[in-house]
Amino acid sequence: MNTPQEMIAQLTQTQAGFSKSERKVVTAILSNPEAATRSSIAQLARLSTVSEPTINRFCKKLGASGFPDFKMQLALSLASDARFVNSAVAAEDTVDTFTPKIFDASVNALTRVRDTIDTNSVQQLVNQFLEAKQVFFFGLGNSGSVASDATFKFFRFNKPVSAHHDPLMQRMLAAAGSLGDLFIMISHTGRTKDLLDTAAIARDSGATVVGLTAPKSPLAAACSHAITLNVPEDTDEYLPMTSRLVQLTVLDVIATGVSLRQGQAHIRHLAKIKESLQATRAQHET
Amino acid sequence: MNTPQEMIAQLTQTQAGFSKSERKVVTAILSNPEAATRSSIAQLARLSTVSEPTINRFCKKLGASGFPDFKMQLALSLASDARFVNSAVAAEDTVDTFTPKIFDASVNALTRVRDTIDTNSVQQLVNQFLEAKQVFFFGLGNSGSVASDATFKFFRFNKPVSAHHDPLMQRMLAAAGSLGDLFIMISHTGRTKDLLDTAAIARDSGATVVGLTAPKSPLAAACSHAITLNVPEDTDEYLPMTSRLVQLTVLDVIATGVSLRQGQAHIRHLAKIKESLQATRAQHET
DNA sequence: GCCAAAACGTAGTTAAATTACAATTTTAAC
DNA sequence: GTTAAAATTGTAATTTAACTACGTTTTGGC
Repeated sequence: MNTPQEMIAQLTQTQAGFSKSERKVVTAILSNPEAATRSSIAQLARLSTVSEPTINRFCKKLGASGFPDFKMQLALSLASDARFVNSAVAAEDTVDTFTPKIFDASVNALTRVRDTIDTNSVQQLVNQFLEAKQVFFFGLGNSGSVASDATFKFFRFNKPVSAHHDPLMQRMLAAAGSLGDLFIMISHTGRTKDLLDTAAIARDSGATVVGLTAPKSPLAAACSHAITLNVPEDTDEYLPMTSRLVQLTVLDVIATGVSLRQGQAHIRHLAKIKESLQATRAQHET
Repeated sequence: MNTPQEMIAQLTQTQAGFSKSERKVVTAILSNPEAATRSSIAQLARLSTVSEPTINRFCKKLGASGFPDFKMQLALSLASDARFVNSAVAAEDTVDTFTPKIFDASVNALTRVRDTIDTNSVQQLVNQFLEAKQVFFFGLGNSGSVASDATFKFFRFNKPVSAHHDPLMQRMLAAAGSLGDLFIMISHTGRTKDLLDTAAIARDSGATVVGLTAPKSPLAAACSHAITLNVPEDTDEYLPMTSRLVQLTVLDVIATGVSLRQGQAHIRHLAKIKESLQATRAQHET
């Protein structure tokens, strides 16, 4: 129930370990997995030119209790992958067709990272945040907005936090850093030169530098430690989309981690902040 | 395939239209829907104290081709709802448990809006953007970062765009507005007084004012037209999370719509912008 | 080329689902 | 309140699907 059975993955990925007729079955299923979930064992047997028991044995081999169970698991795994497939926006798209595609691309990116993120890194950053005397969020371009957003979240923890978009300002702050300072560097590509320089300078000055960036990127290497984000390629080649959503969500996760560690007293603090906004609101609905 | 059959919704929502024994079936299924997907028609009949054909008829009534198909659809609809349920972060949560919860909350918000957003409003905003001489993105607090992010996206369309976080600045710009100016107001609650005032001022000055906000909110009413976002309650009471992700994604949708309308020539323009970033990048992986 | 082990298929069995039809209940008209 | 028509439900038979046991074929090692 909690571990989603990736039946379709077993079919596409595992090339080894299958016998001749089992491969025939795999081919038949993959030719139209959707249809496979609706066909009987006899139909599938005919389509694969194998016998029914072969299908049945195949199902059990893959961890299902039998053919119906296999169909079920296949359907479930297709459902979760379904929208994954053709979410690239095409020139022929209309509002009604490209709108869900964009949303789905975002959803895919989030689920992907959800399933691949290293929670140890997350925990580590939570600890580092709690230990830090002062926290800086650095980002350039799109990631700059993410950095700003982060301050709106993290200022709530009674700790000096700030975001900076100017490379020169970043560089100076990095040089002025010292033990107890935490620099959080946000970059989708992890290859922005300015940020790489800044990261090196900050580390030299004795501060802790954490990257929110791509795996195996120069930035990830330049940091004390990194939370690497396995974001799928942006579907639209020219307009960056999903990466910043993922970054924001990861920052939410960090904030939640910090919040949980602060305990009950802190909740009251948050409540006070929330109340302070009441005065800015119009009272009634129209 | 494209329309997800919400079997479970039919069971929970439709109270009318069911006969006595059909209600018994509903109750039996809802007592443990998970188990229902794995049981045979005989088992379910015994559990519901009705006959097997009653179950079968019930399935067909709900649009399934028979009992197995019904089980399938039920399982699929459960799968999509599964993570929806208990994604509230609790004090006992550890990194490993609350991390997926946060991601799931974001995913839920996005899918919810994907399924409820009014694409006509989207289309309308796309048109308004294309017609506008000048575009302003206004937001306060968290929505301010969203506004900033928007400029990083929309400046690419060769049109003057800017974001503003300062209420006074917003007010002045609104007053200075004229026909051909487009103001996009971003606010989760749609009740921020400053923004409401600004919206009224901008409309008085003849500009078009579009809200990205909650349905039936004062802001939605104050605007020329609004894209209303049906965002689920933030799971964490004190840290705003999902709303801005949704806002960002909607802006992505708008940008995509604009991009598609600009056609081929514009793609080259985008490519040029992308190339301009090359020089800021470190060349090789580490 | 022979033997053992694995892979596969045939045929029979069991179980599940569906259909046809009869019994019951409900509804509404008088 | 009675009755007939319509609907709901159940019983029993039928059909279909899935599984098992066992025999045959294929494969690989010697």
